[in-house]
Amino acid sequence: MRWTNTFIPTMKESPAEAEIVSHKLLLRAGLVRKLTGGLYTFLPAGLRALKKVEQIVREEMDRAGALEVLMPALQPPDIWEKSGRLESAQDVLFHVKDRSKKDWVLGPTHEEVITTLVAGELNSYKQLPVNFYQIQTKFRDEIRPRFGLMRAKEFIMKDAYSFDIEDESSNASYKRMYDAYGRIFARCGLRAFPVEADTGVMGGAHSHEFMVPAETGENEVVYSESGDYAANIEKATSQGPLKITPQESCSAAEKFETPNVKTIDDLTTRFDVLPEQQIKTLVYIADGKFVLLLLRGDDLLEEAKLGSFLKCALFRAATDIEIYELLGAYPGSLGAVDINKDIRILADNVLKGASGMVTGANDDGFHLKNVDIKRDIHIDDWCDLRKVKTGELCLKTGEPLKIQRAIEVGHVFKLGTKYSEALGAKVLDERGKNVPCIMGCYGIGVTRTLQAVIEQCFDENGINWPTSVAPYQVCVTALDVDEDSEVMKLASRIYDELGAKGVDVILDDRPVRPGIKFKDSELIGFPLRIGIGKRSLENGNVELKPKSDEMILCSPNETVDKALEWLEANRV
RNA sequence: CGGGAUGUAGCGUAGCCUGGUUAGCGCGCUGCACUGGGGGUGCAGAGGUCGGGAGUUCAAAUCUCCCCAUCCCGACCA
Repeated sequence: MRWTNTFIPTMKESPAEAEIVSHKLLLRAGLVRKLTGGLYTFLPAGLRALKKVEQIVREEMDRAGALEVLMPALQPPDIWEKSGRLESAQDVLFHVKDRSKKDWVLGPTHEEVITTLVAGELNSYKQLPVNFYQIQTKFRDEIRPRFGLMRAKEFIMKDAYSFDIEDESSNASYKRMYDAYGRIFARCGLRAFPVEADTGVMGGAHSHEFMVPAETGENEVVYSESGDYAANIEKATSQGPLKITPQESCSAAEKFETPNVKTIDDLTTRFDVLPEQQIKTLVYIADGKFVLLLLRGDDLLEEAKLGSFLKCALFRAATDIEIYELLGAYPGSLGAVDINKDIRILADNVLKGASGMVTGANDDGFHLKNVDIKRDIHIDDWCDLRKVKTGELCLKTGEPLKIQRAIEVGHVFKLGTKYSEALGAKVLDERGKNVPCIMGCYGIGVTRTLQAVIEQCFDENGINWPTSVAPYQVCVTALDVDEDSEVMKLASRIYDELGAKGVDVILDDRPVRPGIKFKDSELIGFPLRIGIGKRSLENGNVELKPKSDEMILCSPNETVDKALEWLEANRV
């Protein structure tokens, strides 16, 4: 491609809307343009990079034995009704109406569609295992689209669905995808690593997320230095807090006045009650019923753990007014001692055996001290609700845990039979018995992966594309664009020869000053620039300038070979 | 959904508080000249519903109200 025949609108300054470096570079390098919040147009160079990521994904999925299909984005709501997700996924579902006012949904993912397909087409265990995948546009009504392609209303995802007759082969299908994901991200030049993850609204038993470490990521990953443990913070566990919960025997609980105390911190500073000596009481509504959650004062609730324990996707914190109507007090003075109502009470494991604790008295401006959790509170269930903190010790290895922000680029789930049962994806097994398929599902955010590459690979001048996903691997920068000049003749020849060798190459034939060409090629981030100008040519030299390495000089005739050599040595 | 901030040319912004010429500047864009290996210089241009609507006023980018959009934070406070 000649630069003058394509469209790469680079910018010197970045639009104010872009906050993170990858978003700025996407815009500045002329790869995408925003239509409106969460919706982007891919421009020619951006589309090339996107297609390269897609192609890597496709090759590795094919290699892992998955079969490519393409399913509709527009879907009938009744299959969502059947799976139960019309309700549980309501927050992200886009609805549209047709001319007869019938309701449709735009697919945020395709479990329902693929399971319906399998229900209709597969009847025998002999047809299993099978894994279908597609690369398709998904629609999600995000609360807050942000960071360009990272969290968009519409995005491209690779989704795969495996169907197996029994657990063992289902695990093998899972493993095959897990391994394929490692190869995919490596080929994209990404440092991504798998972590144990919560399954969320997808349901299912077991899952891993593939994470790219980045301070701008929306997830937090808990890991041990040795790498033997890594989990999403939504799921992560530890040996417990570093400060010990008081467990000495104590006298009867006693009410005391705490005017205007609203927070854990107030109690600590004004009444000298350490946070680890307090019981924090939260009120949630899950499936329409109140639940009280007890945590130690210095702990935070991890909502995903609550959802996972209750097996409930729809829950929320109660409002102050709901809480007042329930307990007769506002947040700040809540407690679970002597509750005479039929409310389920969950307590975090850390509170086991706690005594001498302080908690709200359900009377504004009053708290209770000397609370013994076993003696004074009726706990329905003990469970893990707290968010792990940095420095706590790993259950598995005993090492201090660290926390790192990360971008989730892939997620693999063991789904079990949730969808196959709901949508009738059953086959006859060896004994002639009708059994639901055991499913797995496997997603990769393709557009997000593309941006994650940029977020991880850049310098002060622009993007540092890995050769595998760069829009063009090589930019031939001609510093004299007169078609009859020696410089341009040589540039054209090298460009043609590289193209003939299958290299993605662009010829910068713009009649602009050299500085602009150099800056642009570094901003867009072509891995290798071949600079051809009169000045170096007079000395018999052509310049090979890898984006992130020192310049190499060579003679015009060896340029193509040297470039091929460099590309080979820098294959990802 | 709650809170905060911001909307002025394609992009980045000044002006707004304290109402009053023709709304200024940088980048980009067009033309010409010079220049010609790191976003060059000069001259001449084009480009603005000052987010939208309503109001106050002799007069509104500027003050008031409503709406819209964008960005940030939060939705974990007990």
